[in-house]
Amino acid sequence: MNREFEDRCEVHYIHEDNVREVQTAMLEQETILSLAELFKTMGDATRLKLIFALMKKELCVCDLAAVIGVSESAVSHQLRVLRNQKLVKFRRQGKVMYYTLADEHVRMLFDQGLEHVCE
Amino acid sequence: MNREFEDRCEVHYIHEDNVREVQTAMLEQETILSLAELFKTMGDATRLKLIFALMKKELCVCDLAAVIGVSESAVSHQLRVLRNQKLVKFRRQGKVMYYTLADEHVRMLFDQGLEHVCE
DNA sequence: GTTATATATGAACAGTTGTTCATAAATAAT
DNA sequence: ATTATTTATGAACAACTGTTCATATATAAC
Repeated sequence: MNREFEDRCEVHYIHEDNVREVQTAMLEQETILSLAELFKTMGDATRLKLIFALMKKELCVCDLAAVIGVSESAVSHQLRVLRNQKLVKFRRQGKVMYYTLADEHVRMLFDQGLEHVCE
Repeated sequence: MNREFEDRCEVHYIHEDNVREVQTAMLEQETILSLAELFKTMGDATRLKLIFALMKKELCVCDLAAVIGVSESAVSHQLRVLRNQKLVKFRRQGKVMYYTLADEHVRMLFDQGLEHVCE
């Protein structure tokens, strides 16, 4: 009769109470997806180097490319990703774009991650 | 004569002092890679749901599959990824494997990320 | 206007990732 | 030992990601 239920009944919940409790608390799919995007954005060596560099100083695309040793095009592409996730902000001065960290959350995430890794 | 220098000279450092300063402070490649792996691991909706679930309760593979609505095989694969990054730990009780968060770092990273996303 | 410079973007390609399905391993019960 | 159950693993495949290269845009200097 009810397909959803038929499917459900084949699942064997070992601790049904726990399952329901956690399911109820579970975050919205949308929230989870945003969070995944955030961590995914930080899950790349090039972007982490960019973030680290911007934790130290405001820098232009040119400088960033020199610091981490990749092409300016690659840097520009990755800066866009960081911008989309609001991890960095920028200002234009003439032809030059200066980037900085968007806020202290980014720094805290970075440092917190570093602590986990360095244990 | 010196190829490395030839290449170097084509790079146009706009703020050479800043570049050198940040370059000096830059983390080891190995450290950056470990950090990238950590964030990459957290950069997936399924794994974030697993982490969230384990933030609430100790759960077995079976329960986790039911909570987040994916196959037990998929859960098992992802739990291995989380285990490799030391984000979860587990104990065996008979046939059943019970998973929990490895430590409070994970929770703090998750919450810190959530704060950034929810702004 | 033209030219030069700094940055951004689009397409393409190799490399990586997450799921599914089939199968294996580990334990428990008979 | 055989069978059932829970979890883990390997192979395979589609989907996604990051770089490169070529090109476009934006500003400045002339």
